[in-house]
Amino acid sequence: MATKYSRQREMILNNLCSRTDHPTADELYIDLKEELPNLSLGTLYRNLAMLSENGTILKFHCGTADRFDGNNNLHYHLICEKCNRLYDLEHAPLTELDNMFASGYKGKINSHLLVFYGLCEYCNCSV
Amino acid sequence: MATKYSRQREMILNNLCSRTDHPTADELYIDLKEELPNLSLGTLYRNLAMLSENGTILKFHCGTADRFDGNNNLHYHLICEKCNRLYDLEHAPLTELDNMFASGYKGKINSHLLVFYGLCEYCNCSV
DNA sequence: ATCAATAACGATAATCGTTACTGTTATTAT
DNA sequence: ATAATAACAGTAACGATTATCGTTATTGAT
Repeated sequence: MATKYSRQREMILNNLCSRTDHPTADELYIDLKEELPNLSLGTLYRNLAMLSENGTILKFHCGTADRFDGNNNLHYHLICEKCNRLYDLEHAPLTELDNMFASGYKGKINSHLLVFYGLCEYCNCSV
Repeated sequence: MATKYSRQREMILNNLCSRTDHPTADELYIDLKEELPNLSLGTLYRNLAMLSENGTILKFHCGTADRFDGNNNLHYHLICEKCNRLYDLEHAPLTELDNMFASGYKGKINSHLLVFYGLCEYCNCSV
């Protein structure tokens, strides 16, 4: 069960953390193929699952595919309803939301996901 | 392009609106088969897409499948990290969120999705 | 009421993102 | 070095959803 180091996992994480475009697995794969020509798509998915499960990265479902974010600090996103891309929003985290909703609730609240829908600045200008 | 009435669509909507368990397409299908033995899964998906696109119902992606909600009034949900079910939370809608995030943003914000993660009241008690 | 136009249907095949399997390779502790 | 096994590459399988296609049902006009 002990996790072993792998060069592939390190390079996947490095690549994801060096970009801010929240790529899909496939978009990451195309880019990583240049540095790791033998990389298998299964390896990529396996590592993205591992990294998001242990909280190192974030995973979002947009449109048909999942998108990944190497920045796991609490922040919010906008999904553009036109181009389906995922963008960061500049806003302080609303840490109080979890407590607000937890009061009076019999279950347990660990975290929240806040996603806005609309048009990104590029699509908004080209309507 | 004009929408025509269909008995199937009416019964799909009635069934969904009469329950509060946010079923997947497949769960709806199993139930609807009793009243509409000839219902095709394609018809169900086609109508769920039409109804969610025109805002009559809501669609959420949880786990591997989409879940649907016949109550389209703004309200929030909890996804249980143990049983993967989707529950309604009792809390007034935060209509101010869209405006809060829209100020200073160059794109356009139409709506938001706020989902909490944690344990539902049943799983929380049986830990 | 009949008829033409076409939205919607049922049945089924195809799509595609993701996961599982299998034999091989690389990491790690002894 | 060596043994144990996590992780790999390659590929097959899976499953939710979508597309296709010939047929049926709704609708508006005659």
